[in-house]
Amino acid sequence: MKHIGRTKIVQILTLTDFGIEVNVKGWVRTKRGNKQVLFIALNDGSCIHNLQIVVEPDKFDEHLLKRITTGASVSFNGTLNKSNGSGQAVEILASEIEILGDCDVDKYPLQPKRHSLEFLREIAHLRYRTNTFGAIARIRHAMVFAVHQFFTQKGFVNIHTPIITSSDCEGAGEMFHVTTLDFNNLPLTEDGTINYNEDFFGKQTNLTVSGQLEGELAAMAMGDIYTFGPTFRAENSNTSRHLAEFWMIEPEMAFADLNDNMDLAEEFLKFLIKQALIGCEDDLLFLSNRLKEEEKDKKEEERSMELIEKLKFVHSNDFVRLTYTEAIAILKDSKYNKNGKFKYNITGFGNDLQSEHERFLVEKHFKKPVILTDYPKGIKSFYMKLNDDNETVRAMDVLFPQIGEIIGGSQREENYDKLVARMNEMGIPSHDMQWYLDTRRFGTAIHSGFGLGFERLMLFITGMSNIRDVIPFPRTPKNAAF
RNA sequence: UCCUUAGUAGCUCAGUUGGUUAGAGCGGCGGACUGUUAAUCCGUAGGUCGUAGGUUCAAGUCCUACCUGAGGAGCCA
Repeated sequence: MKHIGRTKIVQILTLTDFGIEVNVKGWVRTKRGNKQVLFIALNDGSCIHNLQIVVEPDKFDEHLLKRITTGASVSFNGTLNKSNGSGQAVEILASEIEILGDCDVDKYPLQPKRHSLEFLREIAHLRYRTNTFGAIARIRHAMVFAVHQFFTQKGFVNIHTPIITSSDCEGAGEMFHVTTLDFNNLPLTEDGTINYNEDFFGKQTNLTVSGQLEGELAAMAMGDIYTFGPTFRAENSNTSRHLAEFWMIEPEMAFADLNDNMDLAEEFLKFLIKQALIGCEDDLLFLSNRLKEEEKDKKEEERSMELIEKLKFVHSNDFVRLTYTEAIAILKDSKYNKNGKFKYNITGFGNDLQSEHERFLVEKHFKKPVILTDYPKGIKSFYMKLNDDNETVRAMDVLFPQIGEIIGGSQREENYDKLVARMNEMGIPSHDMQWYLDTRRFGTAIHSGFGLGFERLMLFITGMSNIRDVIPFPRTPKNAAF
């Protein structure tokens, strides 16, 4: 086969200098045709679109053409032609064909037909080869890039916080233990408990559930920082919006209060949405059509807003900001509450908000994203700044339609004595956390930050409904395949 | 973890009050067709009905347990 440098399909589709010789490599999606002409739809992952390869069967060995099956990887040399068909502008008339990797159609699970997302989840190692998961992968990359772009433009410093941590009081759920001890021969202390002095780090260690505490340390020197790393929660959560391993973005700003925090969160989310709209048009359009197809049997009122329209709407409208106390008042006075439509009735201050309440506020009452602030101290973490009322803390949750809590954050308690008092109140061992308390001991300053669940952002951007479909290899209870 | 629901061909599903030999569409394979777009048309192969027990003359269908998926709840990002 004559050597011609490979051109990616995304590039080929923009070319207009017909007649030139090109080489393309990719995976076959479909093959159809007759004795006179064959059409091959080729995809190389560079974009959602396939390239049409035209093959004149009499010019090639019959056995070679037989090996061009769905899933096979193939290299084509050929001329760039203006397409006669209506589905595409350009196509390649093949002059040379090389099969790079055969694909046994009897064993290859992907067929040239629609597959359910549940089935594709079982073959997650191959699902990138579908339009849907290819689109999601490209959008995910665009969003990763946009996160770094946003913070870089604003002068934030990226901090790599530890993945293995010895603190067990980050207040964010069950942790995975990290150890090199032999489970069949555990070293014990005199009183029969496990002797962690003999473990790798000489103490009990876990996978991180949040980079926030270390992020605060960095912010108290660098000013504005952000983390973007893997996060692990050993909760037995089986829902469409929880993962045991997920990616979280946690900015932390010195000299910033809760209003600055809310401003940053809103600006950040809108920037990400804008970048998706600008850079991922084709993929979003594909996902939008996929969603429409999926919902076509639903009743009008049950259908979700068209994907791109939804992104534009959130981008161009201010988020509603209100306090927990105001939210409770709205919920308490709502017809829903009075007619007993909530499973959990709202009676007044102190009620924890359930999913149904958050959803009511976002999807029914305001019909746009809502930032709830100033929750009762009893239902929030120890490090959140206590308000003067001594009852509420400067917490904020950003609530999105369908997804619920996409961001959780707060202004931090910067006063040493108040922080220690809160830790004692909530049973957090402050003597193990002197490193954290030192920031309040030496040159303390007000500061604020939040955590954005990256996969929850991906749910919103892609319109997918299960979080297991927006991360390549989902880790959930009883599932760590691939 | 709890509640609800489902598991039948490679995939998506139908299968009536328990009753003879378990069906369809798509996909595969074979054939037809001079430009197709998830091509079309004709033909064809393909099944331990999630697993293990139980009830019954008889179980895909009823009962029990377990496994797995989905939706919802809690926890949260």
